[in-house]
Amino acid sequence: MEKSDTMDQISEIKPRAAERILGVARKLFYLEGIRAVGVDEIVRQAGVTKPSLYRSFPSKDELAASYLREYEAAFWERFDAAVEAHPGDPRQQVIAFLSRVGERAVMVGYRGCGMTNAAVEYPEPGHPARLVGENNKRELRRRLRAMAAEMGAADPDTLGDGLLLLIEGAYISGQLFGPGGPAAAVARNADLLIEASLK
Amino acid sequence: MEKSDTMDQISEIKPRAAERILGVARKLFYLEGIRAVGVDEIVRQAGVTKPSLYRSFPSKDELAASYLREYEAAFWERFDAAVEAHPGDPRQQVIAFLSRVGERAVMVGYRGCGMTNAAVEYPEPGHPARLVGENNKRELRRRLRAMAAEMGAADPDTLGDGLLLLIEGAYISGQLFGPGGPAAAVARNADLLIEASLK
DNA sequence: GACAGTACGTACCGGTCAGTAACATTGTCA
DNA sequence: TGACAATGTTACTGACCGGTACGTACTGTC
Repeated sequence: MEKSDTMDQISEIKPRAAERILGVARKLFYLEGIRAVGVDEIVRQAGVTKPSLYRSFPSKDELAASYLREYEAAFWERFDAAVEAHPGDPRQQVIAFLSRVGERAVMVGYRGCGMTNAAVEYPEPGHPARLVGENNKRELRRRLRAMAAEMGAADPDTLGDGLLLLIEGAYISGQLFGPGGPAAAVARNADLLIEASLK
Repeated sequence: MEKSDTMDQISEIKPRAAERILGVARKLFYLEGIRAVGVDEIVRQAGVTKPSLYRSFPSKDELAASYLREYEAAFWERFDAAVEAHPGDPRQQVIAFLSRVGERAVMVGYRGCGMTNAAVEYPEPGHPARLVGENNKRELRRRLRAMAAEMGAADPDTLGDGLLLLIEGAYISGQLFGPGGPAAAVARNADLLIEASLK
């Protein structure tokens, strides 16, 4: 990622400082919460200074939004991996995805979905951090409903929404209960729900 | 609630200031989040002064915990009302409770479960605000599993946990999507899940 | 070697955070 | 009237908040 020789790549010429800042922000924002972490702590751990942060990010809120956009990209990678593992079989796609969610959600130190958490922290409509989560959840809902229809559910919208509720419940329960929590049962319950929802 | 004549009631001699403070704290903490609200704003809206707050509550964290204990009491009132409305019929008890959750969760300005939100805001183990939520969820899980067993579920623990996931999902989705969100389908999905889980 | 542009640091801003000390005032009951 | 508890008033602390004006060191180009 050196500063390319012929300047042929338009964007993504992130200087080192910005990358370090975003890396530290990702870790701290996810683990401790966005409001709980000050920019001073971020720049300290990143080994840079505050002006460096504000040269790359217009505000703390936008830094949080950047973190969440990265988070969302990683989310869709995991989701698509489950989809591609079971081509043409939406039921197995959903179960595969939820199995992994359930596994991760009962690991020690699990902190739920970064986007969900951010929306809880910032209820104010239009907040840049909140918007990332809202858009992600809306798209996820759309896809789950589509997959439910593909499965042949009697009421695809209801099933898709039910699956979304289970997923969000796993995110939250995972960080509330820790190991041994109800999130471990998310895939099993999703399977039961799907079974009961087919025509 | 006058200052009783013979001083026969030990506790609950809350002076007016503390009540007003707690009332404002409940509103602001729930709607905007605990970290987002400063003690100055609370005392301002309560029409009292900061020393009055700190005479009744040892810290902001403890004020938040007090708000959550009140919140939890109201929660169990709603839960028990659903239980008492359908004596001996745990399935209808659960559905009744979730129907009300689903209704509330799609109202404008809905902000989810105060205890869940607080746990998201304070991931640090042992935080007084977090403890209230953790205990509440643990007890709720216990009761849901017991009700699932009473229903005659093939795997009561799985069904109880599934119901808990749906509930938490409704809390979160309610504040993420607002009206028209997936939380409206929580009771329907719970009913399907129960149906699929009976022996 | 002069220059330009970039990447970064030093030092600081006003404001707000939770929390407190010291003292004055009010209301209530005996 | 006197005692006491509840509350208000004022002013303050030190730490931290997000954010910025300004100076400097490095790098490549001609």
